[in-house]
Amino acid sequence: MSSSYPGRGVHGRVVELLGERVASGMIREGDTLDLRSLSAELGVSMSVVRESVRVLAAKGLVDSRQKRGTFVRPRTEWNLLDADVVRWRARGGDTARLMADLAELRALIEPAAARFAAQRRTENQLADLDQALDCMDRTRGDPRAHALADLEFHRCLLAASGNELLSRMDLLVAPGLVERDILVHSADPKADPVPAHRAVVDAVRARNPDAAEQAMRALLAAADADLRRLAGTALDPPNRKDRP
Amino acid sequence: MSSSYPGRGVHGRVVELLGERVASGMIREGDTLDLRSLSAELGVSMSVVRESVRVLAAKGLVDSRQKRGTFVRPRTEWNLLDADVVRWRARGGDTARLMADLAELRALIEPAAARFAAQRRTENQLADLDQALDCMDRTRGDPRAHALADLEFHRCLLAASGNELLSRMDLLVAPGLVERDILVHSADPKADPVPAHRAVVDAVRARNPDAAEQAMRALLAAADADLRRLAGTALDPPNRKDRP
DNA sequence: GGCGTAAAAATAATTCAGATTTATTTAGGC
DNA sequence: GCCTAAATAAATCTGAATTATTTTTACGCC
Repeated sequence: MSSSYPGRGVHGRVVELLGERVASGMIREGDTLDLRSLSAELGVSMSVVRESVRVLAAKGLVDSRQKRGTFVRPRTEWNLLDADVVRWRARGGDTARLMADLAELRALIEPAAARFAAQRRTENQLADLDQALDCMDRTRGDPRAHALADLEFHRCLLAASGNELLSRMDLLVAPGLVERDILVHSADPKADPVPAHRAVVDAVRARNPDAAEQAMRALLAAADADLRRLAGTALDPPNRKDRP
Repeated sequence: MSSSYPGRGVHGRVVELLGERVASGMIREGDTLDLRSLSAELGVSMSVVRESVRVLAAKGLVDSRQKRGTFVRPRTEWNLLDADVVRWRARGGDTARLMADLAELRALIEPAAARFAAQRRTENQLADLDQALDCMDRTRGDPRAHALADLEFHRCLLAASGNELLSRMDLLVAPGLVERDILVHSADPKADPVPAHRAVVDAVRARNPDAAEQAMRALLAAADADLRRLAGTALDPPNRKDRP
């Protein structure tokens, strides 16, 4: 959905497939991909395989050197900030660490974005926030639509921060957000996240940076608490020592 | 240097060239790229052009649709968090806004990374930090080597944060850092940034999160002050209202 | 005559097949 | 130990066939 590769086309499917295989560890670091075998296995021509490999190379997942072949690069060189890479990892299994890292980043990014938004928001951006809030209000009862509205709200807030780079972090906040929304909404349909969101908008409207930052922290803390209550301690920060 | 495309090879050069043209605005949003003309203009075959376009598409810069052609996507859909895109933008001209956004992000990311590092660093990571510090100390006098050592220090710190996503933000801190280092060091060779860096390491060693965060803030503030002193108010946050 | 729907044409990317070139590693020769 | 040659796999090129989508055209209906 948020991919750069529309569903149509053979190339897109090959990229997705190879991306998942690499990100999931099914093809390990240093392993070489035999392009010819892949061409045969997937029933596509070399052109398609080559173009797909180029895309993976553009995201730092693989490298192609003459004579040595195409091999998986070490994890430390992957573009982990790429939306596709995040998605492939999420599908590939190691969601625990990924989600923990994403949550930490959100806790870092969003309060700051709220602060900036309170300082720099335009009238249009404020209107967008109001509209997203309305949409969240209206879609209560429809989990899927509500999750989309929630995401749109956070997107608008990041956009209002006036920092393009911060704004593009929406790709990183999205996965954690939708997971939370699905879980929480299915278990506790009466919960209403709108007031907490409205508090953020009110602070942004009043151009009060401290209040905006604080309201966003409260929102994230509440979301995190919901998650812990439902999923036990699954999202507790794991012991991170002794990582190579 | 930090690119995914080794200097060797025709493909890499075409990607660089097209990336710069798009990122610099030389080819504007919505404009279509005529692959056939490009093939003729650059003296390469369609295969190379197609594979290069795929890479740009992977970074969200362009989209290829049958019948309509290959066109530049709106800026809002570019992967601004991609190292190549950052580099192309930097070369393309709009450095003012880019550097301001990068600086804001650094001010957000690095103190948090220092805090996490103080909580979670391993002995090996601490040793890496010490080594980077030594290297900074030894390379005083050689601006280029010193800038590299400085960068390596910040990379080690991000790595010690124990958060892979945070760690990959090194791609974003690098451009601003080298610009600063070049400017400061050429104008004021006697300035010694090592003590400020050592303060961060000491706090990380002592596992004192508050001190680490504070030391990093101080470091960034000092760097920013240097920059302002030398470049006037060039990096003052511009008035960001009334952006569409 | 105006309008909406369905078939047909045009177009550019997409995919394919296979030959040629280039760079790099490994092995062999001086 | 250094230089040369063979082997290898990616890199590049060529040009044709295919596919999907837009635009146009034609037809029938109101």
